[in-house]
Amino acid sequence: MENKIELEKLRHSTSHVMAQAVLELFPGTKLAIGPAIEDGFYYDFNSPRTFLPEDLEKIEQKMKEIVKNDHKFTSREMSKEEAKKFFGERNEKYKVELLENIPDEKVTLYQDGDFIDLCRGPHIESTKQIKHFKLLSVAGAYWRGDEKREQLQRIYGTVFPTKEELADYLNKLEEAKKRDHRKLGVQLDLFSTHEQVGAGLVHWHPKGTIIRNIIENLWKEEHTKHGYQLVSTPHIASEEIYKTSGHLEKYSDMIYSPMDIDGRPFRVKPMNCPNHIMIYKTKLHSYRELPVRYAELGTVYRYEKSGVLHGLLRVRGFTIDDAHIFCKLDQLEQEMLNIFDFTIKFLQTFGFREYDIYLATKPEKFVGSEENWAKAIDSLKNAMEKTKYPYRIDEGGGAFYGPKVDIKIKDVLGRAWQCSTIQFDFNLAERFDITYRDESGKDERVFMIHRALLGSMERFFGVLIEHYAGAFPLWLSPVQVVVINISESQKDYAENVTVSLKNEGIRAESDLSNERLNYKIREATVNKIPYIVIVGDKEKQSRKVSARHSGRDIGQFELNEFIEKLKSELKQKINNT
RNA sequence: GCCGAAGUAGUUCAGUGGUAGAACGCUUUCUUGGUAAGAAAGAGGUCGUGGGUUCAAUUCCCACCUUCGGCUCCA
Repeated sequence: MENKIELEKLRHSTSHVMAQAVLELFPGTKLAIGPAIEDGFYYDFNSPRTFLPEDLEKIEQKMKEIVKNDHKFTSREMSKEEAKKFFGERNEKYKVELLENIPDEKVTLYQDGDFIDLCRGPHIESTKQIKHFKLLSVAGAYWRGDEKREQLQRIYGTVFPTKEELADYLNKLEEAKKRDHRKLGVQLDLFSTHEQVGAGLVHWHPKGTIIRNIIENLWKEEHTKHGYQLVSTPHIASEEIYKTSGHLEKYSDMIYSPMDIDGRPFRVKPMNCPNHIMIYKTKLHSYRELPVRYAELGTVYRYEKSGVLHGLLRVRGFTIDDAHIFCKLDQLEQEMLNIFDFTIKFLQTFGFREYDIYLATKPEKFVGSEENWAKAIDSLKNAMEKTKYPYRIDEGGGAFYGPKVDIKIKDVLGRAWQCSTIQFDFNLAERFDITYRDESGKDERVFMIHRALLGSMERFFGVLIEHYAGAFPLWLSPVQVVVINISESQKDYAENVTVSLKNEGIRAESDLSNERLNYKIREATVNKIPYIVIVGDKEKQSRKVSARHSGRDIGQFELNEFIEKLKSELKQKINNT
């Protein structure tokens, strides 16, 4: 813990030194704020200079000088009014605005060398302690995080107590870059987007589609086992339905413009819930039937601002692994528990074993009764307590229509990704007047849950690519085995082996190209194919195969023996589900 | 949407006010090679799109599209 505080002091002090360097290099620059953040620090500036990537090096050089000069960090207290005058004279309008929002009468200023900044501190003793730092990027950022206010220039950087830690961190960034799903998507021929089609609209290539289909098939199977009924609904709907749901009013920015069909406005669907509700409402439901669970891999289209689009993680057309559960209030807790277990089990299939779980409670603006909110939150909490998984409360972070539990999955690099979400909904049940008939023959309001295990196929695929760095486990690999002949005389045998593997349901390909063995092994390796089968004259004569796995020669096998090996590995994976 | 950067061959990139180049990939030929790149030849580009300046624009200017780093947003 002590270390953490020290680290934060170091980061924060480095941000001061950076600001100091920027002021020296680019006079006229105004200071905004410069906090320590996870993994480093930033400082926001309003500068006549538009910072270029090349400037970062200059700033780093200047920082090194300041560090060398061994300036002590000293603090002094002054009254708020004094401080306002001080910064006012220096034309530091952001500092003055900050001061106006500080309730205390006294404030502290920190100084190192000629540089003085409004700052709560604490700081390290001297700039000399800043040894291992690096400036990373320039970006725009709104003053006070408000998009209506002016945009500042933000410089991000990082700093560590030791050279090794800095090197480790920079390596981690490099590693993350190598795993970038956008890069691997091209390299491994998994997906693409096209300027001619439009931003955020994903094309899944054959190899990506193989993976998607494996996930979808498993998803459907598991949902059937877990008491869900699969449904399928249209991609466009009369605007009417989104008026009823309230989405048109609340989220009009997100929903694409109407198209005219027979003089009626239609919309491309932005969510699946209204359609599932339509199916629910086609008949009367007895309390005995509940919970009713409809699941659909439902493709939706939403207008996302151009600047937020990001590979597969933020797109405009995507398939939600959606389900809606219609139940009674007293079933909420059990349903929640079921969904949570199901989600975790499903995520574990893909090797995600660490989670950040958030339970989001009632926001300021909400629909539904206080009473129902309280009961629903109780059910969520009770269920979460029973799961024994640690979770955090996100106070006021719920949707306006209900509380929710979000599960962020952590990949091998420890990065968290929002995928799964379980949301209660007090809004739609009311608006669509969905009911069930209770024991006494009375119609009662249904409680509705939205949930997605993976979030969307697109986002989950993106996370999955980065998680595995494109080296998918055997059961997900688009190509599981590549069969390589050493020279032309084993072409026939290699083809036979490939066909035998294919007949056993193994995704095998042969590489019979006129290249050397080394070349073909390299090719298969960079394409991250799990098993490489090599057949030369020796294998052809003995009717065996040689195999490679994870970059190593794993010896010779009878063909049947090799097939059994693959099958048992696949079986094991699926049993882990 | 906002601030900034960028868009040249299938991919990764170099380059230029006088209509372009490398590497890998692809095709063909030679090579028949035993565990991460054998050799040669060839094909391949409306230099993101539209407009402007100019004798001449891929290069300069403007707009738009797309991508990237962030911000804001994310039912």
